[in-house]
Amino acid sequence: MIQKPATIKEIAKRLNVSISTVSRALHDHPGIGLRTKMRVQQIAAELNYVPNQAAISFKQGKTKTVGVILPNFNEDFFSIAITAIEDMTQSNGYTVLIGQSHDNTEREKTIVATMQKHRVDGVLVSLSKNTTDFTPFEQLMANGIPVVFFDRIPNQLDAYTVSCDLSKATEQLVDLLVAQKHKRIGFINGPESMASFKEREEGFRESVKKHKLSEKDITVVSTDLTKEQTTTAIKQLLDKKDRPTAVIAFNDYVALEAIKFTREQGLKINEDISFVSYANLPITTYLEQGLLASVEQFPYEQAEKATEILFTILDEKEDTSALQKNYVFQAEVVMH
Amino acid sequence: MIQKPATIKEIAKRLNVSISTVSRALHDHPGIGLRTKMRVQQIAAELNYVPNQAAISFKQGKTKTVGVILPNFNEDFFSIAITAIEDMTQSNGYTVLIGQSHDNTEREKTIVATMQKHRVDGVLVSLSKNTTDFTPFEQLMANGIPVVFFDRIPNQLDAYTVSCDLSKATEQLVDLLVAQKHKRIGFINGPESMASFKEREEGFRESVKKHKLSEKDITVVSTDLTKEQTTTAIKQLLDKKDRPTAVIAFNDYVALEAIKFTREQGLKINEDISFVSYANLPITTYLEQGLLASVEQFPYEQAEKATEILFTILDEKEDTSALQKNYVFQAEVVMH
DNA sequence: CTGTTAGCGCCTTCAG
DNA sequence: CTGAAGGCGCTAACAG
Repeated sequence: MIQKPATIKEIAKRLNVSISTVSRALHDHPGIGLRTKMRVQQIAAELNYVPNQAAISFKQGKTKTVGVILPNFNEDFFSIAITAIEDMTQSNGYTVLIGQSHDNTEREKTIVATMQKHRVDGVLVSLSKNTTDFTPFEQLMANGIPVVFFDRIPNQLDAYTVSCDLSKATEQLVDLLVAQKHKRIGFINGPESMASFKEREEGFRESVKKHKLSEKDITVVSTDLTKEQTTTAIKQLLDKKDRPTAVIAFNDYVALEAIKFTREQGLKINEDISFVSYANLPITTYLEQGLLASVEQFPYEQAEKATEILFTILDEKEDTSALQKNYVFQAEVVMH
Repeated sequence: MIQKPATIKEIAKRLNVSISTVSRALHDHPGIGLRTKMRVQQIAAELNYVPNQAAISFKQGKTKTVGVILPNFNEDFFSIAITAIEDMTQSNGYTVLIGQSHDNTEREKTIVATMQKHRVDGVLVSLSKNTTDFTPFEQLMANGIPVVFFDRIPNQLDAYTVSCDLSKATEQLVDLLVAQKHKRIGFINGPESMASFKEREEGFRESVKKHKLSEKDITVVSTDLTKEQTTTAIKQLLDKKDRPTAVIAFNDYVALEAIKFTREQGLKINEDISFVSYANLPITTYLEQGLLASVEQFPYEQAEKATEILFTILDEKEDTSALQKNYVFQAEVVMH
């Protein structure tokens, strides 16, 4: 038997009291007779009363809802991030409205519009890989909807950001390889549009200089993260006459693909050639001959911090002027 | 400069027309002067007008929002499912409100309550692994919020379900092993509370009978899906004096763990012992010595179908009486 | 073609 | 301690 959800009005009618009394009773308002309060709460329970958040949102101008815009949920890094966000919001009484851009700027725009329509109280974003126009987000902020970016953050926008710096960790990756007597090193970088491209590049260059590696022993190639280009990239490295004995891959997915290809060429992983990479996906630890190390980028922590910042902004009692605008984690090399 | 979002009222004031004119103009209502319509739409654009969904939801009693309750986003199967749901809802103008139960019945209840509060138009659920009390969901349905379960569906509830039958595929798994001359087979099943437990069990029994395998060559153990219990389970199998030469694992995560342990015992995968399992996670194909096969359970398709069913119910023009209540996919064995 | 108005459920100020 | 009433933004029925 389907019935419409109960309202305070109904409860009021049943008890012959006013709706304001009911409202107050349900909120443990001081100055309501204990007796009435009990009666109200009992009937509410009986009728299965659940306050209508849509009405409350409308009335209060707050939806108790946070928007999350990510490239793709179906990628460990981001699904871990979502988990973090949802864990945090759940305990703060907020709910999460999601949208995935699929690394498509147009879709990203549409999603922003949807969030705006729904009047989410704030938005957490990890940008699509080729977003360069930030006006949709500026629009949000102009309308009083705070935005916090994490991991894939905008390079030229005055906004709250949480990110993970890879340059130092990249240096350490090279240090590690050099310490293990590797001299010829290959490097598979990613799309230039991503902020982390430069961090990897710089860290790598820095360490190459530090260790006085010869330029001819260094090969840098790149991939747009598709399997095809990744295969092309690793092929380029393996085809060199002085093949590198170690490869730094853009991330674990790239590394897995590269390792697979390398194995298929009859080379022995960790004998003929070793791999290190970024992301530190749990899954990579199950390989028999896998990565020497991977760089932990703290998806959970980044997302958690971003959410925390958002809540500080939303919590109007807090003073946001003291809030640090750009929070940076340091990535860490994890040995496997 | 932060400003409050514009309302139709403001647009109306600017143009000295009534709010209903504005409302109609914005909705391309027939019978509004082309001139006025244009003027309204122009001002709306100028003021950056975005309709307040909270107000609309309140007024219409429809939130254009779908709730999704899953055990854990951070598990490939479910993150793929979310992707499917979000892809579908996005193109239908709906938004997704998420909640993860972390396989905890209490949290699941809380999430249901939140969804109810938010008056989502419908809910998609994959149950927590030990949910046996379905009253929260019955409550939802009683309040007119349709619920569609998928994959982890309730066993004793008259409700819309989409699932993937594993019994047939489990039989084929055994067929496959027998064809490869395996006689001693170990089977790691999961928690009994899950509907698929029985499907695996039955399929297995069926095939054991079919192939006339001797009972003493068959060993069935189980895990609650924690690493510890999985390790205990595989240990039990390996410790038998006539160790199985093939193992069917509850799913790929269990398999990965079991394979790792087995390797650490000095056994050679695919020589001393082979593994097959369920879920067919992309990741398992990167192992050098990995699974012989895995059972595809179609997370994307299941979630898509569930969403489709939900939309048919929500679309009141459709006749739901013709709707099939329990949709079943057949799982498929995929060779690796 | 356009304006007026009621009301969705709830909170909150103002009166008793 | 409790009641009455206004209003949040929007839609839709009714009236011009």
